[in-house]
Amino acid sequence: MARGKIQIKRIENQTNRQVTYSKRRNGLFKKAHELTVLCDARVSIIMFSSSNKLHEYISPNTTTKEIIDLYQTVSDVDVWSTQYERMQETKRKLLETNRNLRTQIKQRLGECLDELDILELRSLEEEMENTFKLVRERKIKSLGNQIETTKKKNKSQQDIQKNLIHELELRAEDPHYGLVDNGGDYDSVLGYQIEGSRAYALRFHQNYHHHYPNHALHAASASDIITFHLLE
Amino acid sequence: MARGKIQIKRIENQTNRQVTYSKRRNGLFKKAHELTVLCDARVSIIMFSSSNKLHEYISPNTTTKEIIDLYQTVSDVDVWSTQYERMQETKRKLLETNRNLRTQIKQRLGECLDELDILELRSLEEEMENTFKLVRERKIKSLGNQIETTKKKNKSQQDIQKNLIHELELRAEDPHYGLVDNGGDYDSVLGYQIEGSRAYALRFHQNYHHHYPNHALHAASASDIITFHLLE
DNA sequence: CCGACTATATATAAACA
DNA sequence: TTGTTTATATATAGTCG
Repeated sequence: MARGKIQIKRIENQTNRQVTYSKRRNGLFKKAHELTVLCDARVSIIMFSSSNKLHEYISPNTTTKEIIDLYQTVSDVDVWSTQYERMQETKRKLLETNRNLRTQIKQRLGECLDELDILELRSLEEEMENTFKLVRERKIKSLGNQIETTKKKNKSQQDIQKNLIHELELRAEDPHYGLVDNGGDYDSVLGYQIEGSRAYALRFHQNYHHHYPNHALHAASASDIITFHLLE
Repeated sequence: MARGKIQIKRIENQTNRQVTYSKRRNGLFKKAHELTVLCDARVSIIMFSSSNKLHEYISPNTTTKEIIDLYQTVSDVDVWSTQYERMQETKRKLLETNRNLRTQIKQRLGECLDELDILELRSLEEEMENTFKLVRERKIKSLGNQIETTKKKNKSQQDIQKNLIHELELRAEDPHYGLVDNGGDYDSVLGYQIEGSRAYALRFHQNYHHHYPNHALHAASASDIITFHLLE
C-alpha cells in the first residue's frame, strides 16, 4: 500500500532507487508507446541510470538515428559538434598541407618567388638545375629508345614489303592469278594488319601489269610501282 | 469523466488527437522529470507530433547533445553516419588532391619520372629550364640587393665613425671633458645604438690621452687608438 | 532480479470555460 | 489554445514470495 504522498526527491536507498528506476522506466516507456499509437507521434527516449546503464525507447516504424537526424535538422542544437569539430580539424590540416604543396609547386614553376630568401632561392636553383638535368637525360634516353623502336619497325616493315613483293612475283607468274584488263586504270588494295592498331596498305598500279603483264616484280626500290601508305 | 477503458489506438478525430498529444506529452515529461529526480537518472526525450512538431525533454544539469554523444559511445548505432559520410567524402577528396600534388612535386624533384611519357617529359623539361632561369635571375638580383645594402651599411658606419672621431677631438680639446689620470689603464666605453638591434661600441685607450693629452684625433686609420666592436 | 498484491496517488478523457 | 472539473483508469511504493 502506498504510504502518503510520494515526495519527488532523490531516493537515498540504493536498492529502492534501483527498483523505482526500473518500474518507472517501464511506466514511462509504456506512456511513450501509448502516445505514439494514440497520437500518431514518434518518440525517442534515451536514458542513463545513476549507474550509467543505457535504456532507450523508440516508436515503432522509426529509428533513433532518424529521430536524432531530424532533431539536428529542426533544432538549432549542434548535436554533431564533437564529431564535427574533430573532422573539421582534420579537414583544416589537410587543406593547409594542400596549400603548402601548391605553394611549393608554384615556386617550382617560377611563381611566388618573392617570399623566398637568398638561401631558399639558392637551394631551389640547385634543385631546379639537378632536376632539369635528370629530365633532360631521361628525355634523351627516351628519344634513344624511340629511335631504336622505329628502326626495328622499319626493319619489320621492310621484311613485310619483301614478302609482299615476293608473293606478287609468284602471282604474276601464275596464270591462275592473271589480272583482267578492263581497259581502265584502277588500283587494287591489299590490306595488311600490323600490331593490331595500324594498318599498312600496299598499293600497286595495275596499269603496270596492263602494259607489262609479264614483267616480274623484283626490285624493292621500285617506288614508281609500289607505294607504301600508313593508314590511320 | 472517463468513458470506460481507454483503447490504445490512434485517435481519429484530429482535434482530440491534438489535445491528447498535448496532455499526455506533459504527463510523459512530468514522469520523466520525476524519474530524473527520484532515481538520479538522465533522460532525453525527443518527439515529433503527427504534424512534425518537435518537443523535447532533457533532465536538468545535462544537454541533449551530451546524451546523444553518450548514446553514440555506448550503443553500436552509428548515429553520425549521415554527417560522417559527407565529411569522409570531403576528406577522401582532399587526400587524393594531396597525393596528386605530392606526385607533381616529386616529378619536379626528378623522382617518379618513369610514369611520364615523352611529351610530358618534354614539357617538364621546358618548365624546369624556365624556372631554373627565373630562379637564377632572382638569385642574382637578390645578391645585387644584398651588396647594395652592405655598401650602404658600410657607408653609414663610416659616417658614424667620423662623427665619433669628431666628437672625441672636440672633447680632447675641451678642458671640461678633461680625463682624470688615476694611474691605472682602463677603458671607457661609449655606447652607440644603430638600427635598434645592434650596438656598436667605440672603445678608446685612455692612456693615449694620458701620454699625449693634447694630441688631436684625426686619423680614421688610427687602429691602434680606436677599436671598433660589434656587440651582439 | 522478477512478479504479485494493494492502498493510494496520479493521470487523463470528455466536456466545458 | 489552455485550464477547469470529474469519474474512472492507471501507476506505483512498499512489501512479500
